[in-house]
Amino acid sequence: MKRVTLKQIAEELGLSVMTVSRALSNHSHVNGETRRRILAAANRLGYRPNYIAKSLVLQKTYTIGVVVPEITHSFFPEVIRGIEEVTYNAGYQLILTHSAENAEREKNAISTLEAKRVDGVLISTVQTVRDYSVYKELIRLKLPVVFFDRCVYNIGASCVSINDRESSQLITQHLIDHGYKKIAHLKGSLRVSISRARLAGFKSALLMNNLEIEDHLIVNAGFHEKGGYKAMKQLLTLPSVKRPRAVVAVNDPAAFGAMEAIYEKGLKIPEDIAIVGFSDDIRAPLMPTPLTTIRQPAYEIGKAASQKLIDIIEDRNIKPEKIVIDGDIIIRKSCGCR
Amino acid sequence: MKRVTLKQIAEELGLSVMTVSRALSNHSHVNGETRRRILAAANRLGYRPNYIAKSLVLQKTYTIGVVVPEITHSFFPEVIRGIEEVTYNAGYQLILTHSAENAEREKNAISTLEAKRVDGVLISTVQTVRDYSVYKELIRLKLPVVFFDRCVYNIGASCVSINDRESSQLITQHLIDHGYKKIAHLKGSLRVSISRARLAGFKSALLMNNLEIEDHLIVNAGFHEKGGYKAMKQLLTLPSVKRPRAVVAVNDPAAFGAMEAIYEKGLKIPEDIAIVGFSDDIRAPLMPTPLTTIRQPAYEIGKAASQKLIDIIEDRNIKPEKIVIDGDIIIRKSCGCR
DNA sequence: ATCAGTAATATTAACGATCACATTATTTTT
DNA sequence: AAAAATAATGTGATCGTTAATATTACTGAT
Repeated sequence: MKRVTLKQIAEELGLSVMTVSRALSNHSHVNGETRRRILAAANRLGYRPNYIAKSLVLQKTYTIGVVVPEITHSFFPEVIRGIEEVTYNAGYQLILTHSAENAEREKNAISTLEAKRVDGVLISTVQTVRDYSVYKELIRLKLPVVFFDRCVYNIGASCVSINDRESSQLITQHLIDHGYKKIAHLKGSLRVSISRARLAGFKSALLMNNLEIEDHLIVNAGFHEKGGYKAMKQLLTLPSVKRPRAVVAVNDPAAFGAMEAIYEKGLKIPEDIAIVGFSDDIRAPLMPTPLTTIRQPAYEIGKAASQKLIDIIEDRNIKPEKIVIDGDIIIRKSCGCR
Repeated sequence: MKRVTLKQIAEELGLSVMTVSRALSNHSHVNGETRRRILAAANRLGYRPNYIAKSLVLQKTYTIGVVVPEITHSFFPEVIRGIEEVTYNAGYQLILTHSAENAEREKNAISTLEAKRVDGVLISTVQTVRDYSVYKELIRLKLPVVFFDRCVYNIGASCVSINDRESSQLITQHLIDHGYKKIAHLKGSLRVSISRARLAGFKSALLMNNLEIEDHLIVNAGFHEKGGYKAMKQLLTLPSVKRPRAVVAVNDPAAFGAMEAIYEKGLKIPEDIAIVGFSDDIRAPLMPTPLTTIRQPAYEIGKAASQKLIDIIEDRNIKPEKIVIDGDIIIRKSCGCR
């Protein structure tokens, strides 16, 4: 039960604690023979270093806190894998916390991470953030912070996200290239930056092509199938001349919901209505009409965010920057291709 | 940068460190007015407790180590969500490590967790474990350990897994009830306990129904689509009288691969060959013929494992036990059901 | 033989908190 | 009024490690 300490090894060998410490952490100024004896004793007694004590004196934990709003959705696990890959190689551990999209819980998580004296924090915020004081406090304490995917700008932290605006513009342009003129957008909550960016990209694609932006074709869907279904249902109540011929959904689940509404109405995809999503959900290629979408390179986001964080922690590249990862357009059939 | 400590608050107010400590951790024997002053000062100075120091003196970190072989696959994220739910409510944090199915990396992860003095460890082992000494060492140190999904038995640790044998028997029985007599099994690596259990369940269902176990109908597929595809291809080279009329795959990906091989041969599912999987992959309901499978209640596994671990840590229910969670059979069409 | 220089090891303090016990002040009991 | 109990606060040691500095022992140069 009681763990072996340096002190015990020292007493066993009639040495001082310091010599044992030096020997085990490979410092110089230790006699070769003494070092051998110490290593042997450490091994024999089953010594395990105590990083808690080490952290206390060195003021460094080699631990990074991660705050995600969701774990189940396939995007975040993939990001975490990217984070893990980089941090593992740099010798850091991960404390994973899950806010469950709950601001209160996120706040708790962050203050626990602070109390555990993590060397840095990676955050993807909850959807309903209103109060930035928690994040600002971290910055004030000079605790390195990097946001990913769901960012908070202009508070002095770095942020890694995908190029939502450009990607959204790109995929909308793709529909326009197919000749569609009446295009609807199923938007997410505008409290979340990605929703705003995707909406902006959608609008700018229309503008660039001198197409009219019709407000009644921009409807709220949220991020889930149910919302997409409802939003599409609403669009389908329009008289058929006013109805959109193509739809840009804020993400794939919303698109799936919309597709269901379209089928229910007895319409065909893409013949009657074309649709594109965003996120390349694992189900996207398996839909009756496979969904054209934007793949978010989650693994790369995780890698970039954790790399930036470690750079800050190790004092290499401390100035806040906005890192943008390009999304890939994945062409399938729902847009009208092939 | 320099964080505020109890000592600073104490000096500020002309009190001793101990009084401040007591006031902030809600102990008795502190004057109401004094407590108020201390709280105010702590707040004003931006005091954040240092759990590292606390952990050192209390010999307790309120941290649990989790070792998973994979993060991307939807099963583990779901388990982690279950773990997180329980540990969050019990006031513990999670250090997540990822072995990437690599025994060396798993070993490193475990010894780092040990060094960080986690209060307990949850492990799902790598596929190729040969050396149990790492786990045995944990037990010897009396560090609470609970295995989940991929277990190591008979070394004195608890284990939470799904009832693989019974579930496999159940789903095989389901095929037998459809009247199939020639049933094949695509098995996984027998080094992994779940493969052995599923094979055993398959065999015992046949035995219970006096059906012959034909060795050439039990083929190696591994856990991925490619292996399933190859294995099925091999079965399909049999002359059609010797060919199986139904297939029990070790998991869903293997079943997907097999389904592809069946379609390629121009055969129909379930009319020509029925097939069932195991794991209820997110893609299972979306296949051209939706796949009948066993749902593994990942969230429940996570909850049960972490609950057991916390019980051990808090000395409530320390004796090792084998906890079995029932899998649910999810009936779709690939088995021949309507 | 003396001095400087280096190698090997020891000592002390510190990291930030808590525990057990000691002290002082205040209230209650008899 | 003295003794006992209780409340409020303080002291010193401790958790396991490392940094900085001190001591001791040995080597080689003059």
